[in-house]
Amino acid sequence: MKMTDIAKKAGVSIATVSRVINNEKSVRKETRERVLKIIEEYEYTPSAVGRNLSKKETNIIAVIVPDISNPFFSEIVEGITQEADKKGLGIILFSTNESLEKQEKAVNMALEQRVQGIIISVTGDSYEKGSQQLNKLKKRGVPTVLVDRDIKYSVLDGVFMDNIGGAYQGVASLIESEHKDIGIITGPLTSKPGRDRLRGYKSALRDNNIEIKEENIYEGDFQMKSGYTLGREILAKKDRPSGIFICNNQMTLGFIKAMGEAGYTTPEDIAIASFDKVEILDIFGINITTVSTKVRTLGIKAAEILLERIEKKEEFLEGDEVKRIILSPKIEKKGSEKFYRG
Amino acid sequence: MKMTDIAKKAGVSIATVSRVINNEKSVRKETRERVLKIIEEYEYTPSAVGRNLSKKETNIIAVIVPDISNPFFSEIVEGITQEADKKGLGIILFSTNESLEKQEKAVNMALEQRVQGIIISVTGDSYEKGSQQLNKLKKRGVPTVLVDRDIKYSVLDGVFMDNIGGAYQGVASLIESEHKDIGIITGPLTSKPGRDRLRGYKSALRDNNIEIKEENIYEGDFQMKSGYTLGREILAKKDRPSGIFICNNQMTLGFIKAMGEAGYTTPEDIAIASFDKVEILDIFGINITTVSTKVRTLGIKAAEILLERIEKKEEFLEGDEVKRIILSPKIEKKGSEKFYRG
DNA sequence: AAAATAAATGTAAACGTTTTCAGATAGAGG
DNA sequence: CCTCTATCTGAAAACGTTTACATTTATTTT
Repeated sequence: MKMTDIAKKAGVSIATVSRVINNEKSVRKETRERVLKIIEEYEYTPSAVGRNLSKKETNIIAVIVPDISNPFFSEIVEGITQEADKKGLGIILFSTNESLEKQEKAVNMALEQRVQGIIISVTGDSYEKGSQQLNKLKKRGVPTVLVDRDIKYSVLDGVFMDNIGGAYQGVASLIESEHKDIGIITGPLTSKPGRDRLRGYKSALRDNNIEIKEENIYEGDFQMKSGYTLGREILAKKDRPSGIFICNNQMTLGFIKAMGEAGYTTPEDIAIASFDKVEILDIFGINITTVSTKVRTLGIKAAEILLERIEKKEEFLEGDEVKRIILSPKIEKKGSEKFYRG
Repeated sequence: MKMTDIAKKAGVSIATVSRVINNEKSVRKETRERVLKIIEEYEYTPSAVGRNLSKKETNIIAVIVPDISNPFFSEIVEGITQEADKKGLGIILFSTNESLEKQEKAVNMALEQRVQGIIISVTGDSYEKGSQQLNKLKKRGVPTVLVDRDIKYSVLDGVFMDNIGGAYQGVASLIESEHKDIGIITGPLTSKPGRDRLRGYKSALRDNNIEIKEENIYEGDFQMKSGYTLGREILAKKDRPSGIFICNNQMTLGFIKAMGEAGYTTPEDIAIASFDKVEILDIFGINITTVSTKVRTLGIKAAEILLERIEKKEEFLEGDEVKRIILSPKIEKKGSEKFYRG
């Protein structure tokens, strides 16, 4: 059932049917009703693909994330859908499984689909390797917004967390509690957030004239297990630091497990501050001081930027301004940063 | 840049360009290379919307879930993307926020987009109210697969968990451990899984000649808080049941919190079996006996069914067979079901 | 070297809409 | 009753592909 059929049955031209469907005022009440009745009767649904071709716009945006089953990203995606919904935009989703190859395919598919714009949280490898393809999108005139993960020499809009600042705040809270010997469990130092959080740690120490000791830096991988393993290692040392900053929630959980097994508690045996919320621990009355951003906001802001770019397409095409939003994590002190020993 | 332009530059007809793009053998090596060079040079990307219109197929499927930020659904979606990827199908995603209205819009949008098929986990209200629209999809010739949540009088394919059987197994494990007085914290009884899990509980008791006592049935809402609140209530009673079956992971966490606060442990003070895994508790050495399915499998199976339907479209249109897969949850005994008191 | 066959390419219609422009109809004013 | 607007409607081109069919070119066959 297509427009021509409806037109025939209603005894009008397809132009009129089109007008009825698009709610144009310029159609007489009676004809409109006649047409609507036929549409109803035959349960006709207009074809977006015909429309897209004709109007040269799809009202679809692409969302590309490394792993949709990771709550961090699904939360971002939810934020994006909320905003997209308001404007009646559809979302075509790609989950790249952290594979650069899949990501490149996804971008191509998005381009083929002639999406109005792209929101992408790039795979780990993309910082260098993926940046070229992505930066090209700007030249191509496809509005693109990066989320959470950046690329090298980016000319693209983006929404990020202030990893440096967040870590800084977390470490600073330990320092304020009189800690002088503070360790860190980092993320993988091959990743930007991993490096940046370490930078924040170092700055905080430096700004407070505390010596940065290499042996206080433990490289983890953002997985729970590494938090556990490193936790055991650290806790076993007699000269362990009095406080530790752990760079994400999963590793903090691992650390807590190691602590529990060793019969230690925080902050009595070791003070902790962590990146990301770890609310689940609340179940056991363990309250960890954390620095975190509302993840959904990342998605919402990214969508806002993208939608504005889409609306003001001309400006986007001509302008060379880059919009970058850095969300500042907020610290929530829960007492785990306090100094107890000494 | 469109095909005509490429054709002109390469000095061939658009038919030839099309053939090159679609890798048809019937084109001379030299012309192919010439065309490819131009494509390369101008970074031409063919338009899927043109192609879709011409071929009358979009290679896109719609995935509709109540809340993509819920890990349960994002895990399902990941399963679907994995399978869709294999066949080169794209996914257009809708997150309906449990709103029937949004869901209906989503279905309509999907139809307008002329998706090849739909995978949907319906909103809570859909069991009755949404079933009509959804069942119509079959008549419309749009392959549709339900996931996890069913609708009334469904004529659609679907993949579900055996909620009754799962609950039965969980309760049975308590019975095997000699419990005679077993409580249950249910989900909302307005939802099918909520009701079904309660049914499983009742069957298990009945089959073992244990009286079903109304006061042992506590209605929760699948949220952590209700597990906590009901937990406090239950634990405060002196004549509380010796074992309890809790109908999902969130409520179990809440229950554990209540337990912890009251200074109780499991299974010493009360035995527990739970629907869904609650691995996180492992951090504290708490191991809960659970019944669960691999959630991703729900998505994978749903995608498999859908893809087969799409491949064998004629059979689908003519046949009246309905494919329904019921995944049996497996029990993992961890000791929390043991009988200690008495 | 011509005829027959195979391979490569081109022409044009079709897919389902939107939209410009022109034409028709209706109501208003004289 | 005629003319003039204002309102409604229709014809046809355009959007970017695919594909059946026709045509051209290359390769065999004799």
